[in-house]
Amino acid sequence: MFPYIYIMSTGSHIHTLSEENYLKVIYHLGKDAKVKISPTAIAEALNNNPASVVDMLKKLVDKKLILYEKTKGVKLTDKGKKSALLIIRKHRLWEVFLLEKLEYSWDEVHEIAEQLEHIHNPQLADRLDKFLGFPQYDPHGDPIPSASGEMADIYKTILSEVTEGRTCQVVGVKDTSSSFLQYLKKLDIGIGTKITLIEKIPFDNSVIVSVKNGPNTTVSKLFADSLLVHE
Amino acid sequence: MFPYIYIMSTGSHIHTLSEENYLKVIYHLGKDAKVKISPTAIAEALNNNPASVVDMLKKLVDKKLILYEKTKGVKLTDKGKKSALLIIRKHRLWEVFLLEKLEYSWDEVHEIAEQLEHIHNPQLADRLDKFLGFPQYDPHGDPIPSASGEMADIYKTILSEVTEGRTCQVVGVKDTSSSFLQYLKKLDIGIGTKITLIEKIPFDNSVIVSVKNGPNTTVSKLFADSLLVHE
DNA sequence: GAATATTTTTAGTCTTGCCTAATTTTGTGG
DNA sequence: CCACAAAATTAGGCAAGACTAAAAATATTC
Repeated sequence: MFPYIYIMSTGSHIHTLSEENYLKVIYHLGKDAKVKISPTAIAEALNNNPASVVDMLKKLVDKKLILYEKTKGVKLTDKGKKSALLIIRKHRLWEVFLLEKLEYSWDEVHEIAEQLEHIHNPQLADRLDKFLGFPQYDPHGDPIPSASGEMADIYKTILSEVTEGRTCQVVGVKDTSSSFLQYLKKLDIGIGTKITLIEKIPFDNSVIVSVKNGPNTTVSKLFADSLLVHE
Repeated sequence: MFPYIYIMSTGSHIHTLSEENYLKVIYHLGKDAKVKISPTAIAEALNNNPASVVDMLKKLVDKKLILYEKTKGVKLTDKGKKSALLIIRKHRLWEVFLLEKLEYSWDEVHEIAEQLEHIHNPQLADRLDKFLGFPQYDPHGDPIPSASGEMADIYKTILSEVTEGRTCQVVGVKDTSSSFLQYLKKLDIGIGTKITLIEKIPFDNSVIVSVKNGPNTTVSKLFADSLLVHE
């Protein structure tokens, strides 16, 4: 753990807001598949124009944040990847902060975190991380990259996919409607809650579960499809 | 207190980062004195060019955030003042957050708060305020504007100016050297700490005080000059 | 109140990051 | 491999917000 301050500092050069958004999008496009990352794909993700993207790709190549070959598409350099992961780290940590400390709801945090992720300070992410108790996942169940830029390759699934008899941990929700969130509150389910899948009922695909090793409860398929967990 | 949500919403139109910085600077220049706020003064405060300022003043006039007459200088409209105060409110609340929750030191918080003050979300300031326990002052001893845009007109002074026999409350520091901050820690003095001024020694202007009604301690004039308090 | 100094304003540029339209390159199907 | 479709690129522009240099307006001083 101790070398991370040095590692962070190499990756903490300041980029413009726009550059940061490109890096983030390129990172996300890159892990999704081994599909070529093209200017068009980036333009779609950023809701802008391929011509604008080509402009920016040149800048990012100059700054050695990406590699770009027409035939192979875009690829982050180590430097670019580090920057992208730091932004994602900050985004997810701020989401946890907004949810847990400021009592925002799961569907409100993303938009604010989109702004907060661009705050620059060498120690900010690590201090926030510590303050929040080193959370592993954000409210959407996505893993938070470590200070050194490692990200758990979590096998995230939905409750209805869990094997009978196994215990899983809630990492997020797919549905952020207030009716769902209220139901969760009623069942005393939050992030990190341990749920054991007792039995699946073939008739209507409802699921019998035990929350926090408590008494058995039956929930609907819709419910079990909306809860993100990992085993 | 209850009407503040309505009041806030009228003032929460989104301005550009640059506009927000102009509003803030104009506000600060305006309360300092009844001196005319000129393009030159604003340019100095923003470290930019009077010509640039004139450009921006036109925009701010168009948006009804300021009034501007060559002879009388710049003045914030009610709308502009409300926006400025919300920015200052956010700035000071974030400073408290950074100091108290993320354990930044008193001299580090300003720069980060300069970025955080521009995060836009209708409920953010109020939620942060609540989370922090409705602090009255930021770490520099400046009052935090209320949700409705009221700002206490605090009579801030230094410890050495306090009358003998009176009790005051620490609101900030003038010196942020680590030696001073460490000394404060040793004396168990932080923001909000109550200090009673027992006696002033004419010989060297040192001061006998009681911290939190504890035993008397003597501190130097330098120390008493560096501690911001209000009575 | 004229002369001078200062301040304000105008005019014209620059950079960033976006746009549209046109062109070139690449890829695909027959 | 030719024709056509799709994607990438170039060229030329625009808006925001800064700049410099020069002109106009205002203040100050004798």
